[in-house]
Amino acid sequence: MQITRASEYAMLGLLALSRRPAGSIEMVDALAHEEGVPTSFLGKIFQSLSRAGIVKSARGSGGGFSLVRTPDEITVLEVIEAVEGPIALQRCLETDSDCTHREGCALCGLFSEAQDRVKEIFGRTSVAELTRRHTPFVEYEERTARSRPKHPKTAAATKPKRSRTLKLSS
Amino acid sequence: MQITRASEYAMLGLLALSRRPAGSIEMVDALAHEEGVPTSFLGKIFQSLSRAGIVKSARGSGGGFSLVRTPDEITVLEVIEAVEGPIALQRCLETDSDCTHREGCALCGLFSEAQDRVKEIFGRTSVAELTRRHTPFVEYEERTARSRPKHPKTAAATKPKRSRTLKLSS
DNA sequence: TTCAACAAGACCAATTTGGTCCTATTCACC
DNA sequence: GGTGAATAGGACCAAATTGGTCTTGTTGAA
Ligand code: FES
Ligand code: FES
Repeated sequence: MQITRASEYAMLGLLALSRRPAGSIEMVDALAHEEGVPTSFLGKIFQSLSRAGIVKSARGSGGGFSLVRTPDEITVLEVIEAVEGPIALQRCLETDSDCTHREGCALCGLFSEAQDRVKEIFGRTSVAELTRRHTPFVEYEERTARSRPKHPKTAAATKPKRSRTLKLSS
Repeated sequence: MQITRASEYAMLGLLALSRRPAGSIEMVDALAHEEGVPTSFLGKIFQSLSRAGIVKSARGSGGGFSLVRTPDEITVLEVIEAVEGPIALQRCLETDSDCTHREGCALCGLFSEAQDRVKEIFGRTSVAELTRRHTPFVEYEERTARSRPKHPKTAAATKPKRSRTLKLSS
């Protein structure tokens, strides 16, 4: 009964991408570090988003991902469903449900009510809306770095901080 | 992102138990067959319900389970939480959340909204209310038995139909 | 033409789910 | 009161899902 980590990362990645100028292409690695998410996992997740027509991928050197639509045209619901498949709060609510006793069962009615509410909430919020309220993970890291006595879990994520366009010596 | 089968079976078992006269004791096997659910799995699930104080167990010959409260005092929410633990639509909403970037994150706000709605729906429906709308699985079986050309999946569940009080020859 | 950057996806370990089956306890009956 | 059948309790297990990593193949730039 949980939204998977993949969906969470997908949203964070899109949030990062939405902060860029519209239509700009960005590589997965930068997005991942910006939100403190494992790079290659985010790469795999973005493949799903690409297949769902939410982002567009460009291969080869200088490649990366870019948004197909504007952030306010992307809903949280479709991001989650792109990653996890159609939302079904219970097996009887799946599209190809094989539940044996649909007729007199009172449970599916209740589950379906809850599911509708969830889908309604996720359906009416856009990526753009969340971008407004969201501060990237990396900023939080910087702000708390000095006051924090080396938190072991977040310490590892701090170092790599590279940008794709500028290339330093050696 | 699904309510587990255990919760579903727990509800079905309680629904069956609610159809009995108040306070009566019934064995798991009867409840299980009545709702078409694997017997020993339901047994394990009812242990959780027992620990949560929703049902009371009696061991030994003539034993079984009985409701502690009346069906209208049992909410669907507490049944689900008794079986699966506290509902958390996402890891950051768990009681001992270790999410690193709570502060500026916009996602948890949205997830928490959805979670509240779900808990509200499950919190305001009682077992009694569902019992009214629910017809047991076994009735559906009997009604459709003749018109159905031996459905392999449900065929096995039809036979055992024993009652605990009456004992036949041999 | 070569090389490095990149997406794509095969692969894998750990956890969770969905059960089964054996064991310990209790009661009913003799 | 002893004995055994009936019952809950809980250890155990297989399969699916999750949460990733690593290799491979493609592409553009130098
Ligand atoms: S039909 Fe499956 S839970 Fe209602
Ligand atoms: S803090 Fe974890 S999703 Fe918001």
